[in-house]
Amino acid sequence: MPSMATGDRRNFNSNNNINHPQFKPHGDHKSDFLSRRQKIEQQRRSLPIASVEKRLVEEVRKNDTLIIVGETGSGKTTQLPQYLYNGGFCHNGGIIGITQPRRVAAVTVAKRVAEECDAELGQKIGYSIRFEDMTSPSTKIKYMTDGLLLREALLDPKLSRYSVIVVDEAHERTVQTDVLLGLLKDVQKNRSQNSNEVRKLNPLKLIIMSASLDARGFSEYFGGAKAVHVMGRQFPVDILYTAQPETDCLDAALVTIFQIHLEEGPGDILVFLSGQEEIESIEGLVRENLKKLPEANQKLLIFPLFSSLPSEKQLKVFTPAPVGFRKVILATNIAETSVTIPGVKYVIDPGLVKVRSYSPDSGIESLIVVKTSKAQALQRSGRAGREGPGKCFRLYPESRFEGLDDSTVPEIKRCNLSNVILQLSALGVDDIIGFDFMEKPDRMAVIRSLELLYLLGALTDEKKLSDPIGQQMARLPLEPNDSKALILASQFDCLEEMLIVVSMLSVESIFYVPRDKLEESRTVIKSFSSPEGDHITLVNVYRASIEFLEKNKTENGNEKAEKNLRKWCKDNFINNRSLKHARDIYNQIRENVERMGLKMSSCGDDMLQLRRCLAASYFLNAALKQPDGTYRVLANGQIAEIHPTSVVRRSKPECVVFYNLVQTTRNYVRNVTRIDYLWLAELAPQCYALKDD
DNA sequence: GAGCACTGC
Repeated sequence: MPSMATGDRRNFNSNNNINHPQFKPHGDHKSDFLSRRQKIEQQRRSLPIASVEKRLVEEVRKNDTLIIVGETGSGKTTQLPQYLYNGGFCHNGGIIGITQPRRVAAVTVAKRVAEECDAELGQKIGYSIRFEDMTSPSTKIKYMTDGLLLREALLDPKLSRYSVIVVDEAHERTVQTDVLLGLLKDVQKNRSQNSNEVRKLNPLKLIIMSASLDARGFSEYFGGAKAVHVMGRQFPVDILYTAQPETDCLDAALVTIFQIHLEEGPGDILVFLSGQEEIESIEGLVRENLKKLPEANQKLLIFPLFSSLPSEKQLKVFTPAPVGFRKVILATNIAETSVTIPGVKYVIDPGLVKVRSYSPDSGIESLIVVKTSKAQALQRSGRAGREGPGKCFRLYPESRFEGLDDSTVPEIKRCNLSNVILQLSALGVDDIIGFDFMEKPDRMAVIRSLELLYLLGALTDEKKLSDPIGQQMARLPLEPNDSKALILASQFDCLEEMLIVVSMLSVESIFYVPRDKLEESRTVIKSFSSPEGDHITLVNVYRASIEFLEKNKTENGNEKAEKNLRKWCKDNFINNRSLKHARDIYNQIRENVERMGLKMSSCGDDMLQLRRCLAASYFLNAALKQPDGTYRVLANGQIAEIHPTSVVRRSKPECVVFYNLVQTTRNYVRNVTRIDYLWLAELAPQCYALKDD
């Protein structure tokens, strides 16, 4: 362990070539005397994008597709839609849609723009995200998630309500963005060709906004579309590199934290780490070393931040440090784009990130730590320059930066594609291999996903969407296998229970156990567990929470009941946020299946029905115990163990179905339920026909 | 007997 007290330190080389553009700070003290409206107007006019308003509107008028490259702080997301509205792009009754990869962004930006326009949110300016529609017939500027626009396209394939669609943050290249880009390209072509339709549609104006410096990829994809650059506004960030490569990243991060704390001026420190485990161990180390310092130097507050952290703990990072104190935030990638923490002046970037990888051959998902891309390193360092000049300490030599990939591999090249294919089939795209993706997904991954959809009955022999199964599956906002499970559940008379199962499985980690309460948690969690498996255990948790909530509502009213539920969750080591999310999903899906005409039914406590239905639905995830106690996945021969958190880990049933297979230190199947081997041949003959001996 | 970046419908 490093001995902080003895002055272990790192030498950093500064290089200002890779600096951010320098601009003057935008604080204006005169504005204290102005009204809020005047202030807003003044801020709007001072944005870098304001000087090119006329030109941008003109370019959109002249070009059906335009690429806008705008760096952080340019104001493109809030201003451009307003310019277009004022420029008359809604005159023919069409509306302006702006897509965002994240829900919070859609909501906060819409609120801001409504304020700027002095409009009530949901009227002229609105937003629409899953579970929440804040739009009305009078909405002209609509912010939404890109996933939601894809869903809308299922109902209105020409997106006829829209005169302009702006795809924001396109450089992030999420699966949804990539699918959307392909779809929009198609829609645009169709809308300008089909002039003989009864109601002629105006051509669709398309604007792709990206923060990456490389607009060429987008421009080429859209047939040489014009690209314009808009200045950003960021404070300068000094980039510093270590002189030598680091062998131990955690140690280097630790040393750098203290180096900044002891030698640099006021300002909080943001450290990018790969995951919860790393964060928790470095948290301990910082605390330990802090105690060794003279008391005057101990004024450092530590805040962990990762997505599965309960929200009340997450919110703590936003409280400013008391005078004389410095905050150090130990965060995952969540702090890269999703969460912006005020007060950060120093960023420590070890240059690593944990990413999901997916092997189409084995169907195994794993999380691996890889080097960041250049774009990602730039994004991270930018977090130091939001409120004033900052410094970014990269824990690797400058020569290594040059060797990094320019940008992160688009998600579509490293994920399971069955949902993408199902959605596109529902949009009438039958030839997935030939679909004009900006970046083609792996051919093998496409074939595997087609096979899966075929085995689930969603696709016909001709690779067309089947009716009604495929149609119904495409309408549900779930993974294809989960949608199929619901459709079958209505035949197995356990739809109610399966709704709970898929809702609970759709959210991240229902249980949250702090490190120091491991023992205590075991007995508590055990009270929910079913010997038959994890699926039924999840049903028990959900039912218990609903029962608690309903009982409390009648006794104490809604508000008090929600508060009591939070306490109940804490006592039972359940993540309240995840449970709430599961409840939202449950309600949404329930409405969906009812509207689809599926027969609502409950098996009560007859969980045999539910287990049979699980076998019939997740037959590709069936595994058989081997003599050595490991399990063999019947469909592909993969060997795995039951995850230690599973309730059937000890009882080791002969035959199981599982929800997912993940690779960590070993191959593990998670969310496992005991089934009867003979059910497979009976319920999934397309896969497990019995041999005629 | 282990440990799961982040989104989205």
